[in-house]
Amino acid sequence: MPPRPHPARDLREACVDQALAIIGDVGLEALSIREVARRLGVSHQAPYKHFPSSDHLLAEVVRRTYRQFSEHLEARPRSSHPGEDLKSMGEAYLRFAIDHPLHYRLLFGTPLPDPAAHPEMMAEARRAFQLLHEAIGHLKPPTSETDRQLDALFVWATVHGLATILQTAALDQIGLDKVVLAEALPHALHRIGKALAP
Amino acid sequence: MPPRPHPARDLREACVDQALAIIGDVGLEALSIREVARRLGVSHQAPYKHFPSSDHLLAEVVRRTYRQFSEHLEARPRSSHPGEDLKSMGEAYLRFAIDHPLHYRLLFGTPLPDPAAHPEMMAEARRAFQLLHEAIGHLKPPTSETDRQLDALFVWATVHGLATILQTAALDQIGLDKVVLAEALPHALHRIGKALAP
DNA sequence: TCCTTCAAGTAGACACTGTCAACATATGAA
DNA sequence: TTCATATGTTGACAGTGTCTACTTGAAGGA
Repeated sequence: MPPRPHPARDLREACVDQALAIIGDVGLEALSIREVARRLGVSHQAPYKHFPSSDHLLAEVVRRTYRQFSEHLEARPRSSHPGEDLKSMGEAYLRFAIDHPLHYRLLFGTPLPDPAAHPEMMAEARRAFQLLHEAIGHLKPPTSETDRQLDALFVWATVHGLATILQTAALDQIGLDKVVLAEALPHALHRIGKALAP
Repeated sequence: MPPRPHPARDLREACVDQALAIIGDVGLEALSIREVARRLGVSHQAPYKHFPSSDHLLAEVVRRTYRQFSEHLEARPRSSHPGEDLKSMGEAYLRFAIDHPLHYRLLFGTPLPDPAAHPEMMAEARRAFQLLHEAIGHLKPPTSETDRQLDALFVWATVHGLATILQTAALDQIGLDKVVLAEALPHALHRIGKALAP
């Protein structure tokens, strides 16, 4: 009788897993509560017993994706040299964006559910930014907290902007050399290094 | 008899105008062909005589928005000093993002129609990038075309990333000081200046 | 002048979506 | 045992994009 110790929890988990699978396979556009239910062989209303609305399902999916993202950044090759460590992080950031384009777009390229209504989702986002913040903290000589935040924002913006731009299919049409695309991140990291130098 | 010299053209234009109005008012989520038709007092199929699919309507809206964006950039205060001019452009870029958040998100924050299927849309996007490219060209001492493209990409990524991040409602929750938010662009532009210095 | 042709708009249908309401069932506590 | 609550099912409704079939009106050639 107890193959399902927590059947309810199970369905909730299964919904999130299926949603992630759909997004990874086909993209966010194809995600719908009914499709999730269909794949799980339950009625189209069953997921509503665990998520008040489709936004709540999406928020949970986003939360987990942020967590995966943070874990990916934390698993980067570490370096005791702060400058090298920051580069390593930039590379890990962009690698995630390239290896999981659909998941990355989920985080940064689509309208998210209202953040105020889903604080748990934002807690995970904050954690990712915290990682960058720390790496910057090691890099710079002791300075004001404001300055550190400003530099963290600067670095984040550059890497994130690059990831977004490189992912826009638009890019093929914009007429950039292949060399440029390949060199974009190293070059940007080099520029960042120069910008942050004492 | 001729109050409508080109009635067909009129409906097409009216559709695009209404779509832009809807996006500016309520946001992209509320945009639908049927809603456009409803506002115009025509049948739900009338727009299909001018746009093969809803993606084609969206692509046309995006194209116009790119054009507005380019025109906004071109109308920036010019400076004969290349460094100042680039800063002016960065400010104009961010100002557009702040003043027209919904339109900016349309360009850079939502899944666009397939670019390959809508080349006219991408032509306008290319034009916007071209403006930045030129500004960078004036800034740097004559160097390789590849280097110039790399730097253009670097600057674009930083400003675009900043615009995207600052717009994410997420930001309130991430715990940045207000001072940081206000100073983010000037600081980033300052860092860019340092990064690009000879 | 008449006839044809075609562009523009209308009307109805279909499958899909999110979500509400009503019902069924099972599990666990009193 | 009984009863409440959680979980799941079924059916409905309005909204969406898009297909097909129909009407209408204007232009152009015979």
